[in-house]
Amino acid sequence: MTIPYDPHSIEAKWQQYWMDHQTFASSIDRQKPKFYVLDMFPYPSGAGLHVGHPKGYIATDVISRYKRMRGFNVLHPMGWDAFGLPAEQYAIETGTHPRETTQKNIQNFKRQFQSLGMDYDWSREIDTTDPAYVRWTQWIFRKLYEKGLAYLAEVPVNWCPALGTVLANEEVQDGKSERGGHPVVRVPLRQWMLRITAYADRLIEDLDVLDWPEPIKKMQREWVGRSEGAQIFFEVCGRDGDRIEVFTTRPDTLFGSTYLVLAPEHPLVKEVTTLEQRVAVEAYVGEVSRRSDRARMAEFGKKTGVFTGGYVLHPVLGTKLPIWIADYVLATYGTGAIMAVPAHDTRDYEFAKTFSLPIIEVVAGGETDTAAFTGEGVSMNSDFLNGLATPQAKTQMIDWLEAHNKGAKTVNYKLRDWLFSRQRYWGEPFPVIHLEDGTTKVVPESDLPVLLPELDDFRPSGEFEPPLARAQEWKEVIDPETKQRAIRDANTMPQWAGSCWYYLRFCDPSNQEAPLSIEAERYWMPVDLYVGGAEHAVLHLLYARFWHKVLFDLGIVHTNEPFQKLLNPGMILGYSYRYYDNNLSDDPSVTPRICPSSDIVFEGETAVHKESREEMKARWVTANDVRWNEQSQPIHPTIDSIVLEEVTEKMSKSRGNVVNPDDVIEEYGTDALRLYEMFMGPLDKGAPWSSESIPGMYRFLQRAYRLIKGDGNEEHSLAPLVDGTGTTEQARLTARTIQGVTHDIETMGLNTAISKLMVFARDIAKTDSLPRVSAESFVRLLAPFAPHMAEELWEMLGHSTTVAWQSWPDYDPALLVSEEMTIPLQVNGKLRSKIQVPADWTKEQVVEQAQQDTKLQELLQGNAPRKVIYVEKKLVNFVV
RNA sequence: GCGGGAGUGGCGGAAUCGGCAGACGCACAGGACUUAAAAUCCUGCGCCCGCAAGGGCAUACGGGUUCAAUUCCCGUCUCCCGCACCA
Repeated sequence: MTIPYDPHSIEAKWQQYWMDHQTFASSIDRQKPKFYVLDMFPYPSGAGLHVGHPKGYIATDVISRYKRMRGFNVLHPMGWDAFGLPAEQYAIETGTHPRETTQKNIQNFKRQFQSLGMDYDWSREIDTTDPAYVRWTQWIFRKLYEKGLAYLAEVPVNWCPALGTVLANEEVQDGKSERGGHPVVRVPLRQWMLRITAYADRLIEDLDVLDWPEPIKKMQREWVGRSEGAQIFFEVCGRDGDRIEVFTTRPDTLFGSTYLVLAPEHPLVKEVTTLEQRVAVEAYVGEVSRRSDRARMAEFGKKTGVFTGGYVLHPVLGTKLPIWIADYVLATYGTGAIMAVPAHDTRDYEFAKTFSLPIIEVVAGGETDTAAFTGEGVSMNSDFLNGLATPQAKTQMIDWLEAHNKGAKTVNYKLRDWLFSRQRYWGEPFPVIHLEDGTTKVVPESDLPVLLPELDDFRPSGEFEPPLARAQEWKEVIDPETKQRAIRDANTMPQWAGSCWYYLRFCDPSNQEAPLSIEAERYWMPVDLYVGGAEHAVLHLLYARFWHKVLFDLGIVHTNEPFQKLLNPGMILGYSYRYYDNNLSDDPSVTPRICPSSDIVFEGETAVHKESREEMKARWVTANDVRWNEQSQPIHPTIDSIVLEEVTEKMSKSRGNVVNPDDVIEEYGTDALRLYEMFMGPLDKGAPWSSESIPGMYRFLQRAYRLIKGDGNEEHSLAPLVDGTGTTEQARLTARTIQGVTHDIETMGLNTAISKLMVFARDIAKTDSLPRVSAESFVRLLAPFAPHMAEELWEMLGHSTTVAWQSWPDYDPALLVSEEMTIPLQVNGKLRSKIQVPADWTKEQVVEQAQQDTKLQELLQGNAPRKVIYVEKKLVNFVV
């Protein structure tokens, strides 16, 4: 009997060792190449980590440990994006100060990270709510303000009356708040905006040099949405000097323009509306402003609008074109007005059909009787453009417009300026005061940070006023320069602010003089590998790039991009179990009628019973409560006849499909958990979690343990080792494993790297001895994946220093070349036999040998093959 | 609707400069050890026919190119993700 592998004592021992010896502390070392590997900044939520979260963190840990062993000076830090709404909501519900909740959650997260055996340099831990950090976030805001990139403007925001706060776009889903599902309305408020649009072109162009997943780059390009075209001016009939400017990407179709459309909010709507049309126009504008986004979405594609009674003059032809208003034209894009070319724009076409407006074909190539033709072609019915291909026609038209002062070439972006203020408590205050005379000033550098006032009540006041506005003493100040009375800006920054530059702070986390030193920045930046969820594709990653470029222009950073390589780990999914009932209002007093999913059909989004047509609501059964019948079908906890529907989806509390890593570690240890998460499949692909697979990882670890420890049961026993490399067979196996594992880590194939380690452990155990070189190579290869086990085995092998700083094993490439090769023999492409031949045989020798094969002779029956195909060292195929 | 990605055993997955499909792991079955169980170890394990030897069929579906296709081309279906009146 061997002493079984006990993960708990081993893991506790080495985690303690790493902490005591500060094994992973990093500092600038110019003798070594640096490698900065970073995980996306976690928000320390109250729920803690579930097994889905660590996937990316474990991957960076493997890479970080690997790179260290390859001689890199590794920076692998961790910190907390700790401002945010949940702590504030909790404060409102319970009165607990968000700082308290946040600290508690951070402690829990940190404990979980440590129990995962991460090699973070904890001396660099940062927390965005720490005044020492807030100070520099505000300092950067000052820079933005000084550069004219931060400004106040009145813009419509998402106001949630039930929560009493403004919400970010990403916190609103289908017109309801993400938290609680309360209605959200749009109201205009004076807000801080950041001029991200000034960087639009650079945000697109600089993507080219980044090693990021192509889909993410594409999403960013589309989000910025650059489009080139022209502005064209249309004189309004009967109103001297008034002109309507439209934006179009197809100036070549100007001759096909048959009417103009303004957004209902366009400033000239009132001016161009005639007396007769006023009632209709006002009714329409009113209706549109009341219509929620949700309602608009439901009616997608349906065109509504009203004629204003006004006309413009066609800039070339001088003919009269009617002006309409319609909500398919957006006030916030371009000029809020379009020239409609129904023959060549799908939306205009639908609108023209709905309101019987004329359609004139001006680009040949489509069937404009049945649909708009939006492709390129040759211009027709277009005066001086006739016969020109679309690109030439565009240039020609722009030249004409510019020459006649009726338009100009322009570029437009979908990207809007970034709404940067929130009416909340738990965020960075703006370092801004508003003076009595109406001017706005930033707080001088020497007075930073501006800290949050202490409040007892974190509730918003209800009427758009941020909670900070109630802190009288805090709010009222005297401007030291002018001695005027002033009030502090009561808004706070959104959560994104802290995560826009945290990766810089990690380079130099306790600097009191600057956000970070030039020296640290020049050494560590840029981030070499950045790992985090694709859900941040356009938000965090765009915001951080924007700030980084501003800091680049200020000379604070020396690269124009912060994150060189980006990787998105796929999501780990959970199984949830569903049935339906008719208790739509969740009334606890009624006894609902329940049914399995198989009785449900969908009418649009609504689930209804397939016979009674009654509307039903989905119910979820926690995985623990699910029972299994004899046919291995999941069934309802109390009702046998209800077979549950198994759904794989994102882990979440409400679905009852969350697996806590603490439980897995308790049962099998961290190394098994780490191995499983990496072994599940390719890093960037999602896969359902299956706890049943973890014992397999545990068994592998146990085999590895026994391999080194041998059969002795004393505490310090060691398998009998043979000095040196052992037999050729053993040396080959070892070399092949080193080569394979190294290659797989380099290409991020961590799942196949692990399988190669398993093959090694299996095959080396079949040989009758264990060479020291094989044992020590294996332990080092294992170290990035199962660091605790590797440390323990390394110690067993007689070493007194950590394996984390050992060099990565090497091998002799000559060992990879074998003396023999197996050649499959095919007849008509089908595998029929195999032969074993010396590796250096020529085609003739191999084919000759192949024809001697009895199996093959049987099949060929003496007939000469029509053709013989030999693939160098791969196979022989006889075509008959 | 548009754009992107993906469909391989009971399950997670491996193999793509076209060249032995199913590495590795889970589950399952049989065996060894044990008084017994657990643990551990060994063996088997795509489907169909066959006692076996062997053969046939198989990488979502239907075609095509090729000596050879999971891999390349055309079409269809399904799932996931992103965008959604951006002129």
